[in-house]
Amino acid sequence: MKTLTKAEEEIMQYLWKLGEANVATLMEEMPEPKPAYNTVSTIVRILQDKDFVNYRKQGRGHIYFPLVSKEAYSKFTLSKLKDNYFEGSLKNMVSFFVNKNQLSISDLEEVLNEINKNKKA
Amino acid sequence: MKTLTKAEEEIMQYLWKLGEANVATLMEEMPEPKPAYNTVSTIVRILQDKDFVNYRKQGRGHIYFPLVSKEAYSKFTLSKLKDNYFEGSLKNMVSFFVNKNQLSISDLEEVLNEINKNKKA
DNA sequence: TAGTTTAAACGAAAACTTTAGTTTATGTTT
DNA sequence: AAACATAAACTAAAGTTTTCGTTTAAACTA
Repeated sequence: MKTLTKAEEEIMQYLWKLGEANVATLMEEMPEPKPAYNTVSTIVRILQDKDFVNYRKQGRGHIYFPLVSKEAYSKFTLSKLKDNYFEGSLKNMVSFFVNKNQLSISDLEEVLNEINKNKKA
Repeated sequence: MKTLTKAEEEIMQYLWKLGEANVATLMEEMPEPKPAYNTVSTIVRILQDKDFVNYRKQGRGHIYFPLVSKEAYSKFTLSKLKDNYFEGSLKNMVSFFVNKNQLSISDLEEVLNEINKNKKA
């Protein structure tokens, strides 16, 4: 999977949020100062080249939608982070959170409980 | 904290690994095809500007060392990932790992055990 | 201390990313 | 069907990052 540049990733975030959108809709979502229509249009086309989006035709325009899910891309990104910063061990990564007190033990227990709950159901 | 570009981050990885190094040592570590000496030298200087490294003089050269720890930078990077992909919730992030079966429940329990062990000690 | 060597600093070319104007194609309206 | 409107495609300029040749400075050597 190719990595996304900053501008590309920003557009993907809107597409993931919206599910699908044409360029005008994407622009509506974006905060001021909005980029030019052509700017967004170009980035979407680059995302097409990178196989991150595809489109269906509607009227005279295109409606774009993600080919790569947010999940898949976050998994990919986390995986790189894991390899580069935690010797490839996810366990190390989770331990890191807890040790940094960004994640409490009760949070962790809660995650476990939810999983066990789902198992029973 | 500034974000690092690809080339910058790669050099930081070597500095974190080595603790400290001059440009020649960094180059030794790098795989073929090695970049030009000047390339590495320039990147290190950019890292200086960004306050990621400092140096001490030795002989006629500089020995560079990290000012920002690998931990601090991974925390920073993970934090952005968390905000952009998990609605700012680390718990969501950990749940994601487990659901993707990248992290087993026994791993998670192991993390908990280790923490509890450390508490007692 | 003058000459030599080595490494950092500088500067600029090459590659890549971002932005947006112009052109082209295709629906839409009259 | 011709004129019009709209949006994608193309192109290129501007901005950033990466790469490395040249210059400058500093330490070592004779």
